[in-house]
Amino acid sequence: MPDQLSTDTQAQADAMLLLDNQLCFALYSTSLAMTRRYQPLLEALGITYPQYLALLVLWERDGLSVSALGERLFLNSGTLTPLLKRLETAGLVSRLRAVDDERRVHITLTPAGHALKAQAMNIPGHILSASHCATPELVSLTRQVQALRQQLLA
Amino acid sequence: MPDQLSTDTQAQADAMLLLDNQLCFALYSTSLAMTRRYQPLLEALGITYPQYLALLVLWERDGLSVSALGERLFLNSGTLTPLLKRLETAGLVSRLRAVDDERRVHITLTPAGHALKAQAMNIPGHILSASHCATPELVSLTRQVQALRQQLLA
DNA sequence: ACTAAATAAATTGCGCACAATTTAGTTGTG
DNA sequence: CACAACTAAATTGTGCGCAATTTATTTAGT
Repeated sequence: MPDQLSTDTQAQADAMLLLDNQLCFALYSTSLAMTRRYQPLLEALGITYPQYLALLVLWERDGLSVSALGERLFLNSGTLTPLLKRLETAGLVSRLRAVDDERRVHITLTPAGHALKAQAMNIPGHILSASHCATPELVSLTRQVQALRQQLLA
Repeated sequence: MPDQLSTDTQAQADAMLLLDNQLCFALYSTSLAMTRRYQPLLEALGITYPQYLALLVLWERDGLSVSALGERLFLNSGTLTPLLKRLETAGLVSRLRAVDDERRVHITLTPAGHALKAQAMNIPGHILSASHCATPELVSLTRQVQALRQQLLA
């Protein structure tokens, strides 16, 4: 019954194109919704969401090169160079060429950059409550999404 | 033992700021990784990822207004207007003011826009195989992420 | 030492996202 | 009818994200 078979395959392919069946759109729209939730909290600190991510990395480990920062954030210099210049203009980081290898630029937190961590401490709590979700479920979801990321980047 | 307590609270707050514990970053980086996977497939069709999302909606239901499209995609006119103008320039949609309410602009697929659906049919399969993940798990993950989105938008 | 290959950032150009504002059109109230 | 309140798109300005290219520096091979 090749007619029935081809109708089924067609219906299946059609179902896969439905917006609300697509994981990619769920991720895309939820990530944007998340950024919108962060925006007013971060505006109080004078930074944007991608700038916040860069600071999270630097608060863990200071003095990284642009490319090392890019490996942590999965972003390239085309995104990071202007972002880091804006953080520099804001007085939160300094950008210095390495003396041993002048191709490298190391990003170091200024005292103001370090101090901002204290103000950022209460942000995760705000987002946690906005998610209306228990911590174990959030941890599980985080791990699942991270695993998918590894597959997509492979 | 207030000293010990404050140390614990501090350690917990510190742990929440670790990049790899943050669901927001998992979503952000995975969404970008997903878009990068789509990019070469969509380039063959001459469209970008957000344009693809708009077309997914129109392939389901043609002739929507800009705001109706925005409600489906969770995007506003500042994003959609220029995107739709580019799809119009590409010959995939037409933008027409409604006769009964001239504030509204309705987006209609051209024959080329309709025809592109056939070419897009095999894209979900490519992404599915790149995710190295079984369909039931992807469906479950999609539902979890969609539920989170609803909480964040509430 | 010389130079080709490799590496690290920066730059360029384009397309999103979105807040805030503007323009145009519609509706409700007296 | 007047006209204020409302609504829908479009516009403006800023900041990503990234492919592709450029500039500067280092390393490796001869």
